[in-house]
Amino acid sequence: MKPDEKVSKIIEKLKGVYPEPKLALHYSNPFQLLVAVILSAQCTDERVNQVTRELFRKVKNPQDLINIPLEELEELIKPTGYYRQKAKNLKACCERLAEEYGNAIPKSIEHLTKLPGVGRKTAAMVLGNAFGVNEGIAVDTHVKRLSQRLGLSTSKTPEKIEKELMQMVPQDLWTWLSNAMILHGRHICRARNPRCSQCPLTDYCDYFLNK
DNA sequence: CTCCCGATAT
DNA sequence: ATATCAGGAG
Repeated sequence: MKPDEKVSKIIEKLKGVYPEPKLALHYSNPFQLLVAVILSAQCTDERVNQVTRELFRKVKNPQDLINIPLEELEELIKPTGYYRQKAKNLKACCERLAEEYGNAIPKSIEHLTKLPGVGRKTAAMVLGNAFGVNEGIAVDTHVKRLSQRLGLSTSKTPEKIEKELMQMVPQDLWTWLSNAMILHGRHICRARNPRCSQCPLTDYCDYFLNK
């Protein structure tokens, strides 16, 4: 099967299962989404939600977060791991949002990735889900694993995988694809014990076909 | 490439 | 008990 034919089939199948995939993260505005995604680095979304449930009662905008003492912030986010780094990044990030963006969230990957603690994955995810802007594809561990198992990419770095996916997939589907692949990776194409028997993509999956 | 960290699956 | 999960910065 030709590569673009394969991509079309995969998209078609995923659309059947995940017509409107949304993030598992809880948030009520773009700022909270940014905070939640920063906290989600190397951490499950469920755990982030446990933490933000408390955190977002106190923090609704960058200024709120700046006003929380560093030690208190560290304690609040501790269960998400890397809590010292994340607390420091979050503080610095909010100071920049306050100083340079009038407490708003910038709407481009360019600007977002310059914020402390924000890489391509976080930027693409915030942009796509808070503003509906398809400027990149959030390649997290799930998107990476699915891309490799399906044989959509042979690259190892998220940056290269993102570029390859961006070539293959229509731009208006970038955010949708990322969200769908993340859901599929969590529930079906899991890192350990993937549920191939429940997967609609096995006909197009190198991993399944070669095992 | 290494460091940053807690929680859960095995 | 220990391997595995899960991104960004220096």
